[in-house]
Amino acid sequence: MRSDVKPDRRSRDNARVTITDLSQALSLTKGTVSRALNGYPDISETTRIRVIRAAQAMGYRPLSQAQAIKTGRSCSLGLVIELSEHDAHAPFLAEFLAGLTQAASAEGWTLTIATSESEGDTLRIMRDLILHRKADGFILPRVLWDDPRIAFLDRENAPYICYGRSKNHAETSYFDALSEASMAEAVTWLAQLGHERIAYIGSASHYAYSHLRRDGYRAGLEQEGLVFDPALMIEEVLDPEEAAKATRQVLAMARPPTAILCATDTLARGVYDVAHEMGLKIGSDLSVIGYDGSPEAQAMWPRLATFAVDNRKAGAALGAMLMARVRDLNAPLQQDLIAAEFRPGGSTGRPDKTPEELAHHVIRLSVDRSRND
Amino acid sequence: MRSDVKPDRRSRDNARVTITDLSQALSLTKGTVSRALNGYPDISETTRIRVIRAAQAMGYRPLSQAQAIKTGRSCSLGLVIELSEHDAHAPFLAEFLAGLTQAASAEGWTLTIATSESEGDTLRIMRDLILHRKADGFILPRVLWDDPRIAFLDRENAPYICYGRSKNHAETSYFDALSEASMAEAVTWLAQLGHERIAYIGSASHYAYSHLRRDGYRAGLEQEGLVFDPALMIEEVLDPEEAAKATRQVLAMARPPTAILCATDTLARGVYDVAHEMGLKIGSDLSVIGYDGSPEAQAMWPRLATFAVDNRKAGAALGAMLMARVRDLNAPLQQDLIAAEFRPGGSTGRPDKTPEELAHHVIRLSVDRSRND
DNA sequence: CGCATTGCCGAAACCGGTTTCGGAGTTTCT
DNA sequence: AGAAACTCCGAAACCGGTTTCGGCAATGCG
Repeated sequence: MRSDVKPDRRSRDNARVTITDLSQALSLTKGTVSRALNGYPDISETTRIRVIRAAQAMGYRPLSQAQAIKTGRSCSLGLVIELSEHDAHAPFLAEFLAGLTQAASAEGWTLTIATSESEGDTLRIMRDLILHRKADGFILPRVLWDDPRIAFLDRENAPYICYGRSKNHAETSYFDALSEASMAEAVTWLAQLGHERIAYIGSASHYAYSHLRRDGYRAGLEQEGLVFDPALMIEEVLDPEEAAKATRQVLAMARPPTAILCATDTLARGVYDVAHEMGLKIGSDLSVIGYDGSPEAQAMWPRLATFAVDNRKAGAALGAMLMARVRDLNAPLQQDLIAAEFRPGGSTGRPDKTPEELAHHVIRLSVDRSRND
Repeated sequence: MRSDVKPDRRSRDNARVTITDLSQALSLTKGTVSRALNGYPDISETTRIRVIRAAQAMGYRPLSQAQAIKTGRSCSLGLVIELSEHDAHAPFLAEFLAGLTQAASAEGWTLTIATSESEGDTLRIMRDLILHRKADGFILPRVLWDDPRIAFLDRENAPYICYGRSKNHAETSYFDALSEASMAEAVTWLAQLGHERIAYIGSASHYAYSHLRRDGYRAGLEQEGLVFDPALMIEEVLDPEEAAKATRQVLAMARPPTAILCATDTLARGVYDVAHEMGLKIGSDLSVIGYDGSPEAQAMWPRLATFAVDNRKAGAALGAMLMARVRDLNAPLQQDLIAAEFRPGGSTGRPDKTPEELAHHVIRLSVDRSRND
């Protein structure tokens, strides 16, 4: 009876093939096998091929943890999500993660995720992740115009890739959507429908994209030969409530805008709220365009016209860029841009009133409502 | 000139304190230090305290990668997201991750995330993550009624916690929202407003929660003394489009429902679409209630009444449960339930028509519209 | 008081890899 | 032909931990 050879152990331990298994099968030392696989020059080409063949045949893949303690690299990408603005992350997070993990796992890497409560927290966490080799580098989502993470990681000499273009984007590796072009495109779309007064509701200026989108709006106006009215541009708008306030403000003008362009879909919600509250019909009385292509846009009625960013592709690109950067921190910077796709919706249409008529309409509706109270 | 002692290295290497540093400072061997910290019984209490004190003072924290190669544990939680249904994940993902990572990092653990394209893919990936010690156990989101992941992980003898109650939930550790209670609560809410015919649009029955919510709907009817009409219950509805179809179907009845209860907010979108298309006013002609508390619900007009699940809390609980389970796979099962919070919205109100009147109204509206064409 | 326990720690092997060093065998050059 | 230079691989140290084993000193017991 020799059947009691720990059959329980076998099922799990036998599964992984280690470098020692491989070296024994090849009658080489594990040092040689390691060098062969890692491209050291002091291994003959014939041996190298023999080793690689056997490694594939036996299904050998080094344990990244074991590698990490000597090399310092754990083959994992870091992503720290700042919760204070999680709302801003929610819509695109799933697709984004999909892209990232797809790129990572294609090369046997993994994604390590952490969340933080504040800016300082984020830096602490990133340092900790690097120190404990839970991450070799970082993807920086929602890049700020003047982002402390960039300065920090530069100082720490850690690899990173920005999702977005910061103030100094020329000196960083980044991936970004051409949102300025989208904003200009939106203006063109509205102008061709016949809109002449187009308002812009922009988000907090510490976000890098705010600058770009605002500039895109202005570029679009110029391109279409429309005059820029500073009163129609409201920035530093953080959430739907503030967007609603901004909407009321521009609709109270003597010559209100017949269309409102929003830096994000979330802000557009505020515009819708005011329209519903006032009784304005979106798509005829007032046209609206957002940006992000979020699920929210799908839930609004009429459908919000918006620009859909392929966040999965963005994640995949960022992951690949970061891995390259981890492998060689001195490689030339990588910078890539992608265009967002316009997704029309019922929220835009020909203006059925001039600005002056719209102003009267707004007043009449407000009188009606106060009479009902 | 002794200044060339690699000052660059120091800045990074000095940062981590290893067990060797600690043992030298204490004049002990690293073996002793390790046993002291890991609670071996052959260490005197005085030494143990001395070691723990010094470890804290020097800020020592073991490198989990180094531990992993010997112990097989990497102190990381695994989460595999199935992309084929990423839509279902998107809304609550950010909050959920927040809770998970918060629980994890509180104990120095991390979260490893992967995505998969299919069911078989998921199993492969989980095996791989365990084999390569990227994850010590798994959180299973969106548990299915008969979930292959459970059978698989049982077979692999790997720790896991379910988010949701499967068919055999009595034999698993789980965390879940009491969505059946919420559905009953929704029926009560509607019944007290005066609704007597309440339809139910349910999701795919392979999801564990579908069964619970449907049962909750029926329990609610019974509790309120309302008759159950099978024609008012439509299940296996996957997306807003199908929900729209279901809505048209029930509204075409001779005695249509004056309220529709949806298993998810996303399905409620389909109801809204049909209402808008037909010209029905939500909140008076037709009341709607959803479930999930997603951002979509906030974007609808009037606001969708829904049940908000605290996904952050869920994530935190699941993380803690999984860590406990990894530490001791033989510990008793942990099972916990949480109540979702009802979030009223303008989508419900007293029915201003009887079912018969509503049927006539629907017909009249449809005639009007066809006349306009 | 002597002997068997017990408590407590050091020494060393080990985990699965990487990297340095040195030397045996071949080739090249004079 | 002999020295120098290469090629290529084995041996062994190393990374930062964990775990087994063995032994010394202090204790318990008769």
